[in-house]
Amino acid sequence: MATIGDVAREAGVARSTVSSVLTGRKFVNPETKARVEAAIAALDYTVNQGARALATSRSMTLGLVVRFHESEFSPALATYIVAVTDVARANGYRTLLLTDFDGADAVRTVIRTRQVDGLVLLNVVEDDARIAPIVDAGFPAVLVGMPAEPSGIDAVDLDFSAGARMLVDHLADAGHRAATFVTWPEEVFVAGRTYAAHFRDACLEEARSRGLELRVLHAPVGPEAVKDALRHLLDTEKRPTALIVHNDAAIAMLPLVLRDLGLDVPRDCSVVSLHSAELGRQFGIPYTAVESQPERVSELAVEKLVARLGSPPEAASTVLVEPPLIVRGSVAGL
Amino acid sequence: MATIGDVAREAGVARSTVSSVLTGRKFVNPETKARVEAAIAALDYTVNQGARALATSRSMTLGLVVRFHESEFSPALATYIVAVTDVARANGYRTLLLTDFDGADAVRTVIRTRQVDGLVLLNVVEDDARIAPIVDAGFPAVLVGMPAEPSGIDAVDLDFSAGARMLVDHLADAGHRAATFVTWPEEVFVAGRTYAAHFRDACLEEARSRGLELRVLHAPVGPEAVKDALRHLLDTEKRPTALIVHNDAAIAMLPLVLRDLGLDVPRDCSVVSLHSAELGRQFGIPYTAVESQPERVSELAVEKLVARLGSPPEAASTVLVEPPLIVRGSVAGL
DNA sequence: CTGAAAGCGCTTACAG
DNA sequence: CTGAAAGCGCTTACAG
Repeated sequence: MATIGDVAREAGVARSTVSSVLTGRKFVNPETKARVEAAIAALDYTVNQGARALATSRSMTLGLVVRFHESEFSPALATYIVAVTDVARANGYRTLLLTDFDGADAVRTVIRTRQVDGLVLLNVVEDDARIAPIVDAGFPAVLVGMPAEPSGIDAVDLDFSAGARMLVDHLADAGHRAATFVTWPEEVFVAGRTYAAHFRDACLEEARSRGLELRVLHAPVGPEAVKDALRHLLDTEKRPTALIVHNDAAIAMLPLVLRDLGLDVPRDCSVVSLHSAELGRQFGIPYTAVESQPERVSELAVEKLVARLGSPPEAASTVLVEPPLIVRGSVAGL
Repeated sequence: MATIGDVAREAGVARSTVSSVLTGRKFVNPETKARVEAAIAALDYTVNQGARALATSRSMTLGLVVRFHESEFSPALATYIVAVTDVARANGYRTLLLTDFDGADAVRTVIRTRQVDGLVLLNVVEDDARIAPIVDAGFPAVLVGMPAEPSGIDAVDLDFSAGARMLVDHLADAGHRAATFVTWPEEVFVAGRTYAAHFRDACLEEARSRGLELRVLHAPVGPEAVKDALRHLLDTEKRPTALIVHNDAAIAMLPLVLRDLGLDVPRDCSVVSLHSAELGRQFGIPYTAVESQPERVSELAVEKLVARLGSPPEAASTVLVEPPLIVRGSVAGL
């Protein structure tokens, strides 16, 4: 492995001169610069990032803190992980992966050992234990997802409230006066998943203001139970005329249950949903939907963090990404 | 941030003595050691990993190279990523995530900049472009998955051939003489996914030797198409008496198609499959199956790599993890 | 515009 | 058993 000293010798200049062309921070005589670059190419030299990090006290590395709970494992996780890493690299940062084996301690340790310049927290929940050590240390970080209350840390999330309003409005505009809202199991709310609560609250409020009578159904856990619940909901004379679905398992199962029952959308029942494009593709979900934006959310989060790393402290803010409504004709006019 | 010098001063010893207690490589007088440890605690000192890396020329970091193709995005990816990271940490290694934005170049760069001590390649395919730069550099690495031919690099994979044989034997032992083998779309084979080929080849061979007549069905791409293909396969008088399924989409859809058609397992048709436990749980798949072992495979891969990092060069080897057969009574005796 | 020197925070022979 | 010195590979004031 060639070092900066080897390059300097080869080019017949001082190491600091090589460093200057490497960092681009100083003007170097074009001729000298060319010699240095030739030497770099000849020796196949690449900078030792660790040494640079030590000298500059900037690691150019972001820590990605992943929460991983067996029970709520989402296929979307990989999408966020890859997106964050891609955007980080595009901004000149590497990504160190931190699985959240011991909650707050993992965060505290990585901050103290100065391995990363900033932290991206995935899958943030209402009362997230990882937040306190970050605030205590005043460490640069960004949350993907939202805690219950402003934490003093930048956050980026999908605008679940806006998504909920879009769906309610879409139904109301078509003349619907009632619908059933299929949401997550109770335990998801208890676990502090704010996306669930934000969507629900906005949904209920918009429904009230638009005069849409809403019935709430917390889907059970497990694919078979979800199917049975849907079947039970739909296989009756008092079948709802419209469904608002915010629950991945339920929306994945719904086409099959409807087919089972010989029901047609939108003739027998109108359906709207919020889910990821990925899920939609995987299951071929054919309904009008507000699509979550994992790549976009990841991108904004990393860019926000990177911007903060370079500039003077500034008040924290939250960015909400408005999701697009993809109309697929699954709502009947009444 | 306290440094080793601060600790030395606080404890009234030399920096090298502090280093000795830090690394544990040298015997230090218990009393001195206690003083040093008190100082460390008092100053809340933690070692600067980057500086240590520079001094030791060991980064204690593993690079995790993730391939990510939109078209074949698997939810299992996150499982491997998290498992690799967990096991790496248990072995004292951090994990740097490398999304494979530009194939071989990404690998080449990370090797040359010496940011990692070793590489874990996820999702290896038949003729993987990432392998050449590793072999060229003689860099420590381990493959998760198998290339077509021995590459001179350690590899760990599920034993798909053994899994195939188990399933065929399970049917044959129950007296079955014929079955339909539902496998991946042609393009998966074309894309060089060796798991598909290994399973298929072993399946065909074992079927031949056990006198099981096997019909091969390459499932189409896309959930609706898969459902239609299964329906077409099963909704006929010449319906197969048994199914061997190696295709995530197909096995996820199968219970619903069977229910649609009013068919009972195993009365009307026996079913066996190879899929991940994760998928099985998510979709409530109730059939006898050989379950892939992402955590186990990841664990062995990391341990193999770590072992290689510590010891003298040794010939590469491939470890195949034998998957367990979980009997769920979906095979009728004939 | 270029270079010599100091320093980033560690570890590791080597004396003592 | 402990410490002074050199070195890991860079960058950054500071002279010149």
